[in-house]
Amino acid sequence: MSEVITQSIQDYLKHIYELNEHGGSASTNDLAARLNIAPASVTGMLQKLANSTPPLVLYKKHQGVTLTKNGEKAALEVIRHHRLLETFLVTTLGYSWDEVHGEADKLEHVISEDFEARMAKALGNPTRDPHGELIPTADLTMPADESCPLASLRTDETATVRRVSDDDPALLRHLREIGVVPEVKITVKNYSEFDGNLTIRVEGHKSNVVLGTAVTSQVFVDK
Amino acid sequence: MSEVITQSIQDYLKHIYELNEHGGSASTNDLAARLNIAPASVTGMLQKLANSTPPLVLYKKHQGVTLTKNGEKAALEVIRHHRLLETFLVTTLGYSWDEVHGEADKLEHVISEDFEARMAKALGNPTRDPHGELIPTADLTMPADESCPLASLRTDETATVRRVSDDDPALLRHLREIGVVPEVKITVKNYSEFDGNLTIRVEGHKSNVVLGTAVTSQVFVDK
DNA sequence: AAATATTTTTAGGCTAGACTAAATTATTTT
DNA sequence: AAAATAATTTAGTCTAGCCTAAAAATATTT
Repeated sequence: MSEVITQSIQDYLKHIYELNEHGGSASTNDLAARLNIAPASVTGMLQKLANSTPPLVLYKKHQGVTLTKNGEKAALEVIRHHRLLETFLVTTLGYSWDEVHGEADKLEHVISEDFEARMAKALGNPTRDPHGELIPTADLTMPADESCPLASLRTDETATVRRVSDDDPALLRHLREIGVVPEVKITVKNYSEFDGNLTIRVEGHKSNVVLGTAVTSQVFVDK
Repeated sequence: MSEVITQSIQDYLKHIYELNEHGGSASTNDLAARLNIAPASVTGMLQKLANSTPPLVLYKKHQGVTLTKNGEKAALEVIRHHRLLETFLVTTLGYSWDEVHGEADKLEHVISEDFEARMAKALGNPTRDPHGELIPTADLTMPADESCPLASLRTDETATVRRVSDDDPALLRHLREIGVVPEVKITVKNYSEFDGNLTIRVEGHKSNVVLGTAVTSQVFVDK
């Protein structure tokens, strides 16, 4: 009864999951943009996913899409693969954190459950990937994430960097250079009302850096 | 001008290469059997590959198929991926030699050239995979193979095991158990005219083993 | 050499997953 | 609230890669 979850379906589910994390339901257009697929094609796939047995998404015309429990499990499986792979590539093959994303995007659909288990074991069952993003557990639940955007901090607040968005390799290289990486402590020295810029002191670095919201909205911290 | 080499085309080329190694040109039927695809579908694909620019195969109706230089390069690329992956899985993730084949079959189509290069480096540029099969070089040439089937040896001949066929996991487990693995020395104690059985002494093992041609034709040695 | 069997090819079809163009629905502005 | 704009869906196509059934070519047996 249960239909095959193809690579392309896995991609849809993964991106729906990520869009659902932020706002409520994912819009056809946002999904299309992320997947690099025409909106009309996305509509077609969403109809298919909603009508499959069991349904993988909840979809009402013109009202966006969310995952069902089944869809969420499938999404978390892919995300677990992805984040374990990123960790594995960094520790085993010497990739740097800005190079792993594309490779993991391809491998995540292909590795077996055995491969997944062996990686997890070899890495000591890590809970976060190299960007600090939480890795879903083996039983496919996503640990709670307490962190908030660096952009939400104000003058004199201190926090620990937890994770950074891995979308943009150039941003990742920049963050590495200025030392803004997971588990590092930072202090906000100044907040600018006008442009939202934050002046930051990074633990172990002598000079402060000024970061715009394009950066501070992509870095997440625990106070 | 040059068309995309899909996963499925890679599989065709890889199997054509392997069939070409033995007899001359590969037959539609043999290819179909290896690929688990209907013969009619194979014909269609061969026509496509022969008419692509550049052509990847030489194909004349009813006369089987061989690879062009371009086709051979593409095949060797896939085979290099496969064999490096098998080696990598064994040394890095503790797979045993009978478990790696399926996983490598999926990954071989997906890894980047960067991934290939990193594996090769991490493994010290190996020349053979865990089954002793030769790994094509980085510039895509296949090293010469001097080995001959164990089945061709006769009483009192001594040889070194070079490689074993990796098609059958059960056979691999059996060979490992009796110690018939690459680089081990063996001596033929007896040859039976009637059934082709060979009685073998394996270096470091006290008792002899008797092997039928189903086994000895899959093991390759250097005299 | 004819008859039979095997292999291969042709012809026509199907599905997944994409596309474009046009139609519809929702949202925003005036 | 009408008009304009934006987002979404429908309708109709396309391609890759497979399938089956039937026809044709080749190989083998008698």
